[in-house]
Amino acid sequence: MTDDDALTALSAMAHKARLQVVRLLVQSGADGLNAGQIAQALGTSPSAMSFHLSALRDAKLIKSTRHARQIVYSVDFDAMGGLLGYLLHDCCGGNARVASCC
Amino acid sequence: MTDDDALTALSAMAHKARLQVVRLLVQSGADGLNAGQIAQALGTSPSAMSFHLSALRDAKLIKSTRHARQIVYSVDFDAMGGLLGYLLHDCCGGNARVASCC
DNA sequence: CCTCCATTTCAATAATCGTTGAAATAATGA
DNA sequence: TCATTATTTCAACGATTATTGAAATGGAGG
Repeated sequence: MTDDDALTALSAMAHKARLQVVRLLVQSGADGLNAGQIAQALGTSPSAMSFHLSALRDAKLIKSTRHARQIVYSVDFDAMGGLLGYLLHDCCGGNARVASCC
Repeated sequence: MTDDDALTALSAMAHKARLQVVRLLVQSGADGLNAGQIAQALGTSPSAMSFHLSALRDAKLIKSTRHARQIVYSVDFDAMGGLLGYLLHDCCGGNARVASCC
């Protein structure tokens, strides 16, 4: 993961609605949820949600697959781990006090 | 750590210069560096750096103490660990694949 | 007290991001 | 093909964030 990748991922996470999306998708695991379900669950308009989902997908934190008419989103757990690993190792030098959170 | 705290911290980290500041301060450990040294090391104007340092301090990721005329900044390692802990546990439900980064 | 140095604050501007609602695309089934 | 549903895209606007340079603050020493 490059610095730019990390910055894109951090920016993507740095928004209330998008953080909620991640939580929701983590809960729903590998099955994921489609765009409409996500928008409804979080009380956001489809259009606004599409914008946020694109941000998270551009950051590679979530992935999408079309299932008939709907587009199903799910968390990329490895990418999420990659971000945490970057923060801990590349950014905080693996500092023991930082690592003690895990 | 509340959701708002996490969002503030993520926003603070989501900027190239501020990520560099964190790296620099992690390297300099408990001693820290003063504002001028940080600005010079990263090739930023004192005024711009002050803006970024304030963002990081408001997010409680770094702390500052005045030493005579200079203001010394250092990383709050516990806060940094708190952010990672939040991301892993509150946001990613402690998912094993996410946690495997640490 | 005056000057110097380090840093912050401020106002103005530029750039980026987020929201809205309407229109476009894509897939399904009658 | 046509109507329907799901989602995205687009343009416009408003809001937030970043940068710049000048002015203000706070502390040290002569």
